[in-house]
Amino acid sequence: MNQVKQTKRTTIYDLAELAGTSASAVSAVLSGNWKKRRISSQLAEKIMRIAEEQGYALNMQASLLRREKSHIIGMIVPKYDNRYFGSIVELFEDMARARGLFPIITCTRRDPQLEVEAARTMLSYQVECLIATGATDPDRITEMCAAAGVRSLNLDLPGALAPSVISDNFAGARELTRRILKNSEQRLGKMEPLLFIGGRGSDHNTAERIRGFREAHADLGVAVHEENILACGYAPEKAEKALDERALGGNALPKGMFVNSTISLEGVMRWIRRSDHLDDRSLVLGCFDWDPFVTLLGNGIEMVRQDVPGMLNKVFELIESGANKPVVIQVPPLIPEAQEA
Amino acid sequence: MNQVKQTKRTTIYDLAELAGTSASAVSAVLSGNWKKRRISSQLAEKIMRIAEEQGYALNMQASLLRREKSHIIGMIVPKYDNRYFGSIVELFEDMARARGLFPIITCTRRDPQLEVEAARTMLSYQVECLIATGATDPDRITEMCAAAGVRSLNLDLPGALAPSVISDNFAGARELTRRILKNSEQRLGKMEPLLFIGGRGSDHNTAERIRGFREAHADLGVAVHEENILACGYAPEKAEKALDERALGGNALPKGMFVNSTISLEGVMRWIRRSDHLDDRSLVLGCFDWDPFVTLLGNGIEMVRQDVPGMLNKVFELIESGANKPVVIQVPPLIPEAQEA
DNA sequence: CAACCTTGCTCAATCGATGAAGCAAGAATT
DNA sequence: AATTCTTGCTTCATCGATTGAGCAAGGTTG
Repeated sequence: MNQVKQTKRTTIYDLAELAGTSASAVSAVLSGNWKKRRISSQLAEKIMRIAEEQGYALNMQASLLRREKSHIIGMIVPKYDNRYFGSIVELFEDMARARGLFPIITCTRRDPQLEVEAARTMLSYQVECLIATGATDPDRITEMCAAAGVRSLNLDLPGALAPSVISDNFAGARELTRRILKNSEQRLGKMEPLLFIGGRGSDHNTAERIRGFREAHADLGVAVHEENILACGYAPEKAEKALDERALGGNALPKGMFVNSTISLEGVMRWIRRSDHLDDRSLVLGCFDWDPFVTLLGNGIEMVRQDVPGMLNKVFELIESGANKPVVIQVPPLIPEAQEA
Repeated sequence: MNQVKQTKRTTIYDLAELAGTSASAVSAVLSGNWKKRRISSQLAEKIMRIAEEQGYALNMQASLLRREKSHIIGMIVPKYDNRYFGSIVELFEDMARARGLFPIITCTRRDPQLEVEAARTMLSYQVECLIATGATDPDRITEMCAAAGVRSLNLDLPGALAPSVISDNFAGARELTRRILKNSEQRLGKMEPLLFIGGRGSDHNTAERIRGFREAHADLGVAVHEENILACGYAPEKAEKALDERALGGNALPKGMFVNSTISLEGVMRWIRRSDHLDDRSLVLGCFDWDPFVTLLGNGIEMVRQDVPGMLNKVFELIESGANKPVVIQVPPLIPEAQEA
């Protein structure tokens, strides 16, 4: 009926007794350096067989306590609700494992308090390196890590105290804006200033994208008014609300929009649907981030796809080089050809 | 005396020396049970002040080695590339933390080998409980956990050896199919058998959904031919390829499709675009899974949204109740009203 | 045949935190 | 005055794996 409750887990001492040898020999065999420890292959095989039979699993806590390196690498990430962060996390895990590291990831929901707690917890787990992805206060995290003698890196959003790998937001936004303006000219016959919507005015990426947005307008000789910049936050509801408010403002909404993330695009699309513009071919959109279904939305929405493999390659290069200086490495994003539906 | 050596991390022994007391007192104070250990509040305050000054961080490995409970809860998850798994992971982390547990999540890419390795690693980290989400071989994982005396649960896909929390795939698929057939009747004037595409014929969810798919056809008196069931796998390319092959088969493709995941829907939509059916209003689609942009795709695609909070509530109920019997708990999915574009 | 390797192992200290047991000094009770 | 109780600490074993040091047995060399 009832399962026999296994009170204690198998340890190397149990295996040693079963094999009629010492814990030391078992450890040497199971950690793979039995040749260096001059254990005979007979004994090694016997130990490995018994370990297998007993379903032995290493106690990492004990192992890590003794060793000097934990081989644990931590990452904090704001959300899992879009393709950008999803692919960062998936590829990060993969690349970490390929390098013999154990990745620990935690989601901090863009909450500064949670970020700090998560960082503290990761330090307790003896991470060797902590990647702060899209952190609201990356420098705080770098300071905490530094105090514990742990390396840290920033990804997606830069910090002033540790190396940062980010997209080239300025160039990406400039090109995206240029494309939206061109599309707008093609569809409406003339170029009109676009609306910038989404993101936080206080974050570096949004600021740089706004700079690129302005620059592209200037390049093409189009003036942008200040009220066309709505850095209203990332959540879909915020974009929706910002558009509502802007629409109430009196003067007509621009026909073209630069949307600062797929998450904000969700809100924008909801607003568009509500206001019966969904099939309005004169609406010209672009989005700084990529999602497979957006391609299929049929409005010929331009997208910028951030180069996640490129960014993570840089991250691991930095880790392996041991660099600690607060450089900012900008990785050019990819801008696929938008396909007209 | 003061911190100059950044090579070693501060331990309770360092703090003890600085405070002129014992490591034991430091441990008692910092672990919060100094009242039970009868430490004076004067000494407690002093120790806490010094710990703060030194930026002390607990060594979790040492702490966990000594304690009997790790408070670590593990989850393996197949992918991060869709909203369903994304929200599972995000909410799981949240609920785990709310219960004082430390969540560790790892992505196994639907790879049985990786699943086993991930499970072994999690056991090494002394997880108290392991949630196998959408595992290809859940029973293998349950066996590994049982051998280590660790609890395990299945989520999304059921196993025979541990409690499982899954969607009511049969009922969800039946209702989804019914809706697609009704839409099909409305748009085409008649009901024709649908195409089922995506998923693995070998997995329980796909099998149950196919059963619901057939049942709904039977309910409405529509016959489905075997060749209308294409359980071609989850990847977008597989769905795309399966449609290509099916289209080459000679007889015309059905106008209505039941797509078994958003990931498969990506492939289906790509195929539709390629074959110039994108604006074909006679195409009637439904998808077992939810994505915000799919709502906006404009084909009036019906969706089933799996009840992630409901499922995770059940998961934590099971954990807290200590149940170990291999029951299967089916959580009804939500079927929002599809909005016609 | 003594000195010296080599092989194949074991012993014991160690990592840092924890907590049961114990101890010294003062307070309270008999 | 002798005993017991209380307070506020310290001591030490422990968790499981790792690893430098060491040891015994057999082989090789001078």
